[in-house]
Amino acid sequence: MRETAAQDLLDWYDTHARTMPWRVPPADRKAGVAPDPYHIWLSEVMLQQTTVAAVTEYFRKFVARWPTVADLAAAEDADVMAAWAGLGYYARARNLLKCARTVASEYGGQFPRTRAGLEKLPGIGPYTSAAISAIAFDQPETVVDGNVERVMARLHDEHTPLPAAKPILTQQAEALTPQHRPGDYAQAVMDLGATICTPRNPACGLCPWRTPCTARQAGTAPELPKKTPKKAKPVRRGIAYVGRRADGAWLLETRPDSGLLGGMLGWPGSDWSEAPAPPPAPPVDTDWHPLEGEVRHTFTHFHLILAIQTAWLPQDAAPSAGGFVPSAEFRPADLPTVMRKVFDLAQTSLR
DNA sequence: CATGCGTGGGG
DNA sequence: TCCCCAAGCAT
Repeated sequence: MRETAAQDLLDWYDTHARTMPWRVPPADRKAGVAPDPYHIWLSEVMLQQTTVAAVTEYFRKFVARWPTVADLAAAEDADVMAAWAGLGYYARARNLLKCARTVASEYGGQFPRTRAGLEKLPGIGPYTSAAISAIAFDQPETVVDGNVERVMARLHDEHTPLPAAKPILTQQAEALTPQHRPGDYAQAVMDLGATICTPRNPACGLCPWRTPCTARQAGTAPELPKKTPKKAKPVRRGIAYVGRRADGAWLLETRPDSGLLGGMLGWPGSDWSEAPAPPPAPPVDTDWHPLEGEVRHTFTHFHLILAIQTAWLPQDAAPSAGGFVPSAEFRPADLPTVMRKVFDLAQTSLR
């Protein structure tokens, strides 16, 4: 690898950097403008396994409502979970609050600048610690995300499948990281992977690294990185009960903090299982009506088919699960997507 | 080290 | 319709 590879990429970044609400453009950065570490942390957590397009509006909403890490630390749990609803991987939201409260109470509202310091905080792992340290504080740390893995695999024509190849690709990425402008370099590699060195149909002709790229020379770029095959998703089934009290209040429950959709609002119902199971007792003993359709939703590791039962509940109902949310306080947007799908299907029969 | 953990968009 | 994928982390 030529010693100028990093500089070639930085030159490309100077003219091709994507614009994002949390990002300081390279020209401003050169002029001495530093990013807000709170913004970088928040965006990096939101971006874990999540697209820039999906994150952008959530980021704006969070920063408008909680402008500093101290503001976020002071927020109610339920408000943060509701604001995160729809973004997925809800453990991130719970860890986000834990982290904000730790930074506010134990670090005087200042994020640690080092990888090691950052990695002690909840929800911050090897990637995110490197990203915050590099981008927010311009430390020469190496970020290794899915983009970097793909770019390195192609640059070095590495055919070892992921995740076994991860240590090799990490070493290759470290060897390329410059001491000069490490924060912009980190963002540049990821922009390259997102816009040029894409998973399918990479635009090799436009790539600032087209000359040194060995996979391009070998014609193997589009098939890299190799990955070990994934398991098929099983189908699970369950029942959800959508109940509405005579005064219009909805019967909802806050799910346990750990596990699937942990800490989020949802409709009471059965467990979701592959094997047929006897329907559980409904949360209120009354006359429930099955809906015609079903809700289909796919999670990371299974497909779900949900049958829906609805009922109007007496004003004095004492549910065995969940509690009543007044109609005026209920916002479907506060539900995780699968639960919002249930609501969309059920609401027409409860008006 | 393998698994659990969401969602929406694109091919 | 389906599969793949996206700035991973915790256990």
